[in-house]
Amino acid sequence: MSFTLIKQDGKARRGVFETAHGTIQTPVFMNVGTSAAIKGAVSTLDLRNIKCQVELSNTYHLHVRPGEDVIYRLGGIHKFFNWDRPVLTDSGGFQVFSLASLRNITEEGVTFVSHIDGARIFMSPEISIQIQSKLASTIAMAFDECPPSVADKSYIKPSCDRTYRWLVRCKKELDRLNSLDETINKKQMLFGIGQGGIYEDLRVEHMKRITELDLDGYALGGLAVGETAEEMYHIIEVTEPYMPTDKPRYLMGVGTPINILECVDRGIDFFDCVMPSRNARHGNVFTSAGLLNLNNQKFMYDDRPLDEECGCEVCQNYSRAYIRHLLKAREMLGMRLAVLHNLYFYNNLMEEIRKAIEEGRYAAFKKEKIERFSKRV
RNA sequence: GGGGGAAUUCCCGAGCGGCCAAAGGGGGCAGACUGUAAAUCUGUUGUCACUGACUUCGGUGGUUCGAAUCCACCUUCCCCCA
Repeated sequence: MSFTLIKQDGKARRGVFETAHGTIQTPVFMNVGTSAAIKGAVSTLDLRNIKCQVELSNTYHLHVRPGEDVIYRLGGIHKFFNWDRPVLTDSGGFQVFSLASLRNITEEGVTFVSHIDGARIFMSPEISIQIQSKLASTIAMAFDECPPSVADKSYIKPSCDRTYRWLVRCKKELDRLNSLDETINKKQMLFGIGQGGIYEDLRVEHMKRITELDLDGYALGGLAVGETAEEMYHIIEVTEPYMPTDKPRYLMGVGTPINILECVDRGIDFFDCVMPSRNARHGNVFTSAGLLNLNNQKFMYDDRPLDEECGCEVCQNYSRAYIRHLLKAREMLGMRLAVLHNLYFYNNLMEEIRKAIEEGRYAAFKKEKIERFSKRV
């Protein structure tokens, strides 16, 4: 298991990451299926068609239901949802942010009030890792706190320090579990998460500290949670020099196609985002000619595909007018078709990005794409 | 044939003398969405010369300083009795 950099173009990196569940070509976009399902009725049977390499699921949500013991007894998440390629599980750290009104943080861990039934749920670094070990994902994420980026430095600093201590605990616990016989996947990898809000010094310091731990990959967390895109880009530029070149770099939760183009150019290898699936469900489609809002009246009689340059199955077979109708009529097929297209768009974009880096023309590629993606159809 | 009830802005539906261009849904239109409490949320939805004016609550006429709201007649629809 290793990361190999096969080409660099500026800061943009073209890599290959070997995992227990196959090879990941980077830069890569991971397709978010929080509860072991991509919202919009997209199954793992669809994933190959949309060029998905890595599926991402969530520790907190799978812990709440069905519970990690169910998935463990059924042979782990790969068997459970029928996908033999890489799966990354997020640790529940993001829920410390997104469920902020329902949780309480201490040094030991975080107590959540379940958003399902109000039950108390305690999650610590050890517990998050134990759950992820039972889920047997390919890559486990460290349990961190994702603070709002607008938070004060006086809040971020101690939060970062605690997230570091949590990371040390995560690593220790995963090493222990990986050595046990009863684990389904003894080669589970761990990615650490750098925090620090929008403060350059905190970001650099935190990244320096976590890279001493020799983890399988390094993530940037706590971005795209309130700050501007420019601030985010700046933080990546400042932090990137301190990220190991021989390990994958994962920018968590980002982002728009333009964000991805910009961040690849700043040395990021892994991305994930709910945007393609969520926006698709809401009728917003990404195309090679820019953003398209299918709800708009102007598409009522439009018999063209969502994206005239797209090679996805949806675009080969269905019109804007039809999918618009399905969404307006609240037929779940509408969401499914729109989500399939958007995810294909993202995964295909990553493929094009890889090719552009390989051919040493990333700068021009990025410029042209951003120009097109900035438009509205 | 006799008795009773109802007609409201695109639809349903509240209002029952001034605070009503008219609640609330739905639908329409537009926007948002970044490690998914999101098939969600926000705005808007009579017209215009738009911090004001004008037209609107089945129709016509009336009462009143003032009517979607009260009265008379007409039209249409619904229910009950023959």
